[in-house]
Amino acid sequence: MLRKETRISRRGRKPPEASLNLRRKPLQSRSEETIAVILEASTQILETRGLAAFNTNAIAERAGVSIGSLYQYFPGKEAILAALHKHFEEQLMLAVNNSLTQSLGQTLQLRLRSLVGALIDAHTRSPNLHRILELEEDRILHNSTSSLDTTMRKSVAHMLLDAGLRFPGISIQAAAEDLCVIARALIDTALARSTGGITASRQRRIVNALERYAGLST
Amino acid sequence: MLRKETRISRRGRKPPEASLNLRRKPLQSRSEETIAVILEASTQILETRGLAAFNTNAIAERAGVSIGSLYQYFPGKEAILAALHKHFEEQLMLAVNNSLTQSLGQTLQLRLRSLVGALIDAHTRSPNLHRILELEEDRILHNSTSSLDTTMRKSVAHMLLDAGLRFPGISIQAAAEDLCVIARALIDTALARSTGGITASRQRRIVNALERYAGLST
Amino acid sequence: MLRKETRISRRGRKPPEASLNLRRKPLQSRSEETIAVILEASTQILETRGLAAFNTNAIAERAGVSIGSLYQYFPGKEAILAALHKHFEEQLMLAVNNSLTQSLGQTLQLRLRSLVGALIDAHTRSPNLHRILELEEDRILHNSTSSLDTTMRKSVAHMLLDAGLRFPGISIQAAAEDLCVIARALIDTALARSTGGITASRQRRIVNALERYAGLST
Amino acid sequence: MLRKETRISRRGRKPPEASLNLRRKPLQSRSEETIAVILEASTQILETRGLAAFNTNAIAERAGVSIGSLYQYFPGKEAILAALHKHFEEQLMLAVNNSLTQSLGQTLQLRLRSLVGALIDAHTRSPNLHRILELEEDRILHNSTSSLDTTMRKSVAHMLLDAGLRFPGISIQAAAEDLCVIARALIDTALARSTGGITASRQRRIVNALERYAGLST
DNA sequence: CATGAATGAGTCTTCATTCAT
DNA sequence: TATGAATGAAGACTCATTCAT
Repeated sequence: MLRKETRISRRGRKPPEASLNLRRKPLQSRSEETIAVILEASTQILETRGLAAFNTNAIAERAGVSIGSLYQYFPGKEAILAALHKHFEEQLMLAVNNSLTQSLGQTLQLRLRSLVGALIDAHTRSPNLHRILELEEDRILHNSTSSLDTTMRKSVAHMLLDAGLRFPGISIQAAAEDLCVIARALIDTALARSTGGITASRQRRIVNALERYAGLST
Repeated sequence: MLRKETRISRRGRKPPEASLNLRRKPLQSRSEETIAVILEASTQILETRGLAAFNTNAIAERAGVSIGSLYQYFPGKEAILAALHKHFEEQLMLAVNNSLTQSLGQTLQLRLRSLVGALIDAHTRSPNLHRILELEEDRILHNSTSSLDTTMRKSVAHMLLDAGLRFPGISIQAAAEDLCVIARALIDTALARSTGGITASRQRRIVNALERYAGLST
Repeated sequence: MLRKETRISRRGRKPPEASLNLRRKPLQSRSEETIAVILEASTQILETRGLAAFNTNAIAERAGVSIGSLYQYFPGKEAILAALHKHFEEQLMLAVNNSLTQSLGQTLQLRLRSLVGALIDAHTRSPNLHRILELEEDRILHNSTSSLDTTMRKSVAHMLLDAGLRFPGISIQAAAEDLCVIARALIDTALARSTGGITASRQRRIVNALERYAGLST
Repeated sequence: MLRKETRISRRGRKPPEASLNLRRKPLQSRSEETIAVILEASTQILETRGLAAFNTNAIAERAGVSIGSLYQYFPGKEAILAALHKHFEEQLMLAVNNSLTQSLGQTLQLRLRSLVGALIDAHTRSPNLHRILELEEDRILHNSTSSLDTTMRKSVAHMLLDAGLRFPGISIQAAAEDLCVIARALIDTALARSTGGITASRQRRIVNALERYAGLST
């Protein structure tokens, strides 16, 4: 019989491979579910307990999977963060595109209102997570650039052009960027102020601010 | 025989007893200097390597003091974070107050320009640190509230009142708050975009955004 | 709610029950091939990446079989090591026997030359593997004894006797053993020194050393 | 009071720094003792239980120090292996040099006898450790070259020259190298065969083999 | 039989904190 | 007071092995 100690093993640390991609692509539906619960658990932990509590053991426990399963699919917590980042960028882009597409042909006021509504919806479910992902963005995409910002800015610029707006001394691109930044900041602040969602009046206030920036307020 | 059981004594972690106040008042200038280098080292680490690298051993090493000395003056790393937070709030408040006081009687445009300049100055030195402190704010002041926001909003509201501005459907307080949030977000973005400071044109763009919000743009 | 306690079942490690024999006899050629690829993959890993990288998952992957299949044929990694050990002993014994049989009746010099050639051939393909197997030999055959050494020593002793050699103060058995040890060590060293095989001159040097030991050098 | 979870921490794996040098040089005598017990414990574990049982937890436990202390001084187990390697190379070189110096002027037979005695002494205390270190040598000195071999070969070549020996068709350097390899292998084998040291007759047998190689046997 | 998802004990390593000197 | 060696809980990650499909 073999004694435990005679086992030959080498359990060194992860060699600096450090890819953020999935380690194994799910071949069975079980795998996809596992990945999903891991991401969901990660979201919950980041949202409710912050970066400091975001560790692989806690994630696995909350997800109800073993720590080994987590590492089957993600090379480390950074990769989970990256996956969340990607996921929420996609969500956000989808929401923005939907809003802008559906409001085509309407007045700028209405379009802004719709856009703000879409953004609020997208951020309401996990505002803290979004703040964390934003802070860690540099670390997460340590070279590549966020496609969200670019895309969203372009769409908004298009909307401003459609409305025939001009910003003296500032390019449409810049104005669109500012508009996005302002919207994001006001929504963030509103979410931080009150638990349980943004009231209609607060939402109106945000839209109002954007209208002022766009020169639409009477 | 190797086992030296007597060398191992009970030195567990500090049971969760903690205050964020300094452990001893710096009565001698020696102490003050030690505190200063610790805070400076902390700032550098947070600014250049982020929260992840922010640990007491690293701080002590960078500061050139022993880890024992660090704990002489701070009960833990949270306390250092709190001290940094306090410090930068004070800096910011001072800057804002100075700006607003010195610009008393001038046009709102000029006052805004001055204010933005002051804020940029205050954030330029360590933008990352500020973002981190903001994210961790809830954790740092786990019950108390930030006095900065309140004070600053009041001052800005005062400025708006002085200028005779009215915001239909929104209180002056709310408008002041939005103005502050917008200024902060635009400055943050500008700092994130470019290493090495904000250009004059970018600064004009920020002021312009605030003027638009305030309804001052022609 | 995420916790899926039911997904976690009791799947601890195998309680230390183990045999090093194959689990099922390869009755079909399919099985034989699977075993062969597993052993080949193991050889490659040990040879190129060492004991540290020798783990069942890596072996299965490199072999292109599932981890489940691996355990179908081997009760554990120790068993693979044992199989490799057995395989290479057989190879070596075969080579030695062939050499000695074919050189029957020739001069001792020629026979030594032939023997060294055979040994070099046998070791050249995976020198590192052989070194590892030798180091782990005690662990692999934790009670039984290696038959190779015994057999080879006997054959060599026979060869020495045939040549009419005598070693003052040392038994023929002992001299044969020393000769084997010396050959093995010199070949090992030569292989370690140069990648890509042993040159003819180096081979001559090895034979020369054995001749000196045997008292054949002029 | 701070909740544990709010602690900010980043416990990533060791960045690929991977130096094998000591992390901190001992300033107090306590440190030196700690390093010594760690190395002693490591030696014992490798000697009695092999590479597989060589893990940092076991080392720390056997040494009677905390795992943290181990990592204060060594960046990982590789570094401990490297330290052991260095230590035993130094020991061996010292032994060889002493032997050769003290036997200056004596006959080659006597000098060989003395040298073999010194080598046996050096290897007797931890023969398994030495075999392991040799196997891992490539991994330990992943670029640099072992100074022992070079030095020892030079010294032995010198001894052969002093004795006026010539090896037809082989350089003195090569002969010295072979002599060293042979001595090492025979000693290793002798140690492996019997627990509890090498008998005088076995030692004579080893010396005899070297004499044969050197052409000294009548 | 083959597959590969899942498991979790075992290892490696860090870092907040204490305390002897 | 200052120092820095020591501690060990906590967290990251691997890999031998099992078993449902």
